[in-house]
Amino acid sequence: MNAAPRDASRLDLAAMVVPLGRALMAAEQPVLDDHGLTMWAYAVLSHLDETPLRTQAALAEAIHADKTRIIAVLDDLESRGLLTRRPDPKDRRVRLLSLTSEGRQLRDTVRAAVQDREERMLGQIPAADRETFLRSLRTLYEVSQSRPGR
Amino acid sequence: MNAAPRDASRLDLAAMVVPLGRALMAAEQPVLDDHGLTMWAYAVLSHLDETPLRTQAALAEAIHADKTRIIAVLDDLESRGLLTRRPDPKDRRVRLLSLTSEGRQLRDTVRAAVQDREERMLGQIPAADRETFLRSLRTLYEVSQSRPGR
DNA sequence: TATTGTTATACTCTATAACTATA
DNA sequence: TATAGTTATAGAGTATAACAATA
Repeated sequence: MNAAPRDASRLDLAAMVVPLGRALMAAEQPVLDDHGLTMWAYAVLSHLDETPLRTQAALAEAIHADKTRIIAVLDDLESRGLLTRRPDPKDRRVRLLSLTSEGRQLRDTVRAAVQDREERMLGQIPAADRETFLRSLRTLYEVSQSRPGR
Repeated sequence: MNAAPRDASRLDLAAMVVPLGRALMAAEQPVLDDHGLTMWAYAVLSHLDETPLRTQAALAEAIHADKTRIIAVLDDLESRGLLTRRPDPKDRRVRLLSLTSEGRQLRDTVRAAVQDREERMLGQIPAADRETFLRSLRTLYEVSQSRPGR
């Protein structure tokens, strides 16, 4: 009943992916530290720019965070002039979030540094395999996010 | 000085790998629950069989856990007859760890179930890409573990 | 004195529940 | 009453430090 032959001795995917994720975060940390950003703050900066979101709850969900957890992050980013948070005139319960130009600039700087480090790591796998790897990873990521708990 | 061209809009590796790891763990959880195992307990069972280790500290390091954290895990597995823990006659500070046949059997059962689920997830990427993906993932995993904090 | 395993403690991260202000 | 955002509290998970046994 097993569709595909299994290599009984290979490591579980999770046993490779989870530690790799930890290592990637650790590699990013010095870059984030240099700019006084936490991982969550960087996630906010990254995500806000891609898709302008209208509610904090939607932002929290998008970066897989609890809505209560990003509030201190937003407070900090706002006080540093990296984003603005103003009540929506149409529904004053809602806070409209948008990056300032300083916020966008910082995001670009940090992202470039982060991805430079990643490129160095990706350099460990043959150039011919890189594209396939990234495409597959993206597919698995999207599948895993679209079907939570599968 | 940038070796490879960067796609400025692609997600950071960490932003894909970390959530994917979370999703993989979540997917394993029901399997582990069925057998009364925590993730750490499964990690212990998996790793003990591959390379017989002589000290608990070495086991802890191998599965990226704190040495104090696996003690309760070992207590539980021992009380359930899945592994034995006896003092090394040559150095009675050291506890020799070995799986019982029941432990090995449980490990095999759970690993098969876990990897079945993983195969279903891997089925989402084209068959021609799978081998390359797994090979690349393994390479990155090994590099990331051999150079902690890079 | 150094090391293995253990226990006790403190700390960080995360989730839950309660509160406010708007609707 | 219901919802967005916020605050306060409690819980889980993790790391740090102190301890006993052995070398």
